[in-house]
Amino acid sequence: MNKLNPHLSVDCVIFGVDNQRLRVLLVDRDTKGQPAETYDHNRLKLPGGLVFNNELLSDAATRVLEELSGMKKTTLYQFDVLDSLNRMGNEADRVWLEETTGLSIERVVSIAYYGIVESSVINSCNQNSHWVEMNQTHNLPFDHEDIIQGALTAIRQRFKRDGLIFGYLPEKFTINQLQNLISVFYDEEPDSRNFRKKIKKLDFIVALNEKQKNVAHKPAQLYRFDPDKFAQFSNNRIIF
Amino acid sequence: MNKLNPHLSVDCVIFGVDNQRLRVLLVDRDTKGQPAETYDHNRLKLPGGLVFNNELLSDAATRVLEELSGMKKTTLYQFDVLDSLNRMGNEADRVWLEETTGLSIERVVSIAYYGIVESSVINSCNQNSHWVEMNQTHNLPFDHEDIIQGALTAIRQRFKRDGLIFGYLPEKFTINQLQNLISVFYDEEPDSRNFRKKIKKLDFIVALNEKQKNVAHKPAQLYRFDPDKFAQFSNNRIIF
DNA sequence: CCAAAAGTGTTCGTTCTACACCCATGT
DNA sequence: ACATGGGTGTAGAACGAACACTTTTGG
Repeated sequence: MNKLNPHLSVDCVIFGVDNQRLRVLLVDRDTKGQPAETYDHNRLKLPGGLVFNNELLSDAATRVLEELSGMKKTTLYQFDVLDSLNRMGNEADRVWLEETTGLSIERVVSIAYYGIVESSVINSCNQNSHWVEMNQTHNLPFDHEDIIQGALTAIRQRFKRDGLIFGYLPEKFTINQLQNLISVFYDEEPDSRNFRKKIKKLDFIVALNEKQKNVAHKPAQLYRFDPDKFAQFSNNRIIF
Repeated sequence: MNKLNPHLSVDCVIFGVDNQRLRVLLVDRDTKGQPAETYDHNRLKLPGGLVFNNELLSDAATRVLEELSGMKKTTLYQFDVLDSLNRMGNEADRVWLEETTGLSIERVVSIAYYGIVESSVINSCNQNSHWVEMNQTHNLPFDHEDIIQGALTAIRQRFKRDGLIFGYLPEKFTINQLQNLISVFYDEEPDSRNFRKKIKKLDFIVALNEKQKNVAHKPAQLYRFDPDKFAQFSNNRIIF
């Protein structure tokens, strides 16, 4: 029972923002100790792998992500099922999978997850992890480039609506941090006066008795996200 | 290669509206010729089954749906992945699956699809098909009751937004038919004056040079849905 | 002439958009 | 004193909600 199922895999698309750019986590295909400098993109892939027969898919995604990147406890959201018959269209990809798993691979259906991480996490991953700027993810194996595009589409539909956006921000954030994050994911640049008015009406964004410190400009008010109040909020509205 | 995969299945939740009630298609578990009068709900299940190794999941869903209900060419939308470890928690369900497939069943991950059909389709299904009113679907095998609830949630999120609602209406429809359909799926009763005003502003709902005939009241203007204009419509807005 | 559904307008409050300047801090 | 980002108000347009009666047809 506790065997890898050669028909089921998971893939994870992890987004992070660094230097105002949207980035995606890729991992090295071979984890056998080349120095990081020799990595090239042909060796990079999405973190993913086969599922154990007695394992939930979401658990498999979390496990595989940690095994490959060192990232722990990441919240993941299922967004797609990849079942094309020529996912293994590139023979080299199939052979690689057979060699690394020791299994005979015919068809693999993959369940795709996305997640978002805070910028602090980006720097605490292991050396196999590479944060590649969105649209710079070329030459990936299998259908990984399609999966990334699908994840971005899915996230654009759910990021605001599901409150997922607050998972990326630090506990205490400024209104501008929130607004910048939206800009990165949606290529929008909302008017800051109108944006602030909207935010003030949302009772799940709570002002703290605290301001920024040591900044070379007027220090900004800090806020926190209240998930309970958010849950009560009349749902399925597009918020920002 | 062309074998049933004992780990992968599809399930279909097909909605139809009949007599102003929202109904779900269930099929008889054993298709071996009992007269319809002796059917009871313990024998009913969602149309679904295992997937061939060389078959796309959506093709499998369409095939299985036709095999079990006689319904053809139904457009289906993937909305969930069922991977709980105790989906076969009821031993009788597992045994039934093993007997009908002749395969040894350990774990089955099921991909769930929904679809909506016009009322005309409801009456053209074969005798295994039963249109059961929503919330009257008791004692279903596996996790089929959960799947139905999930489908309703998914459809409420996508029905309006994705224009899917027009797939249910006849080619030429009246504004009241549209409004009734919304009522059935959402338990809403929008004000007809306001509703009409909204509709008139939507250029993807096109008035025809045609009215109802042979109705015992003022005949209503007929409209059609223009998918191309809908696609251009500024997206991800909640419309009605 | 009756039953049944179709169709129509106005008012009021809310929300959205566009737009420009002063404020608090560190260097 | 200056550079940097933080923070504010108002007017006009668009939108949403509430509300009741007349019209056209078939029977």
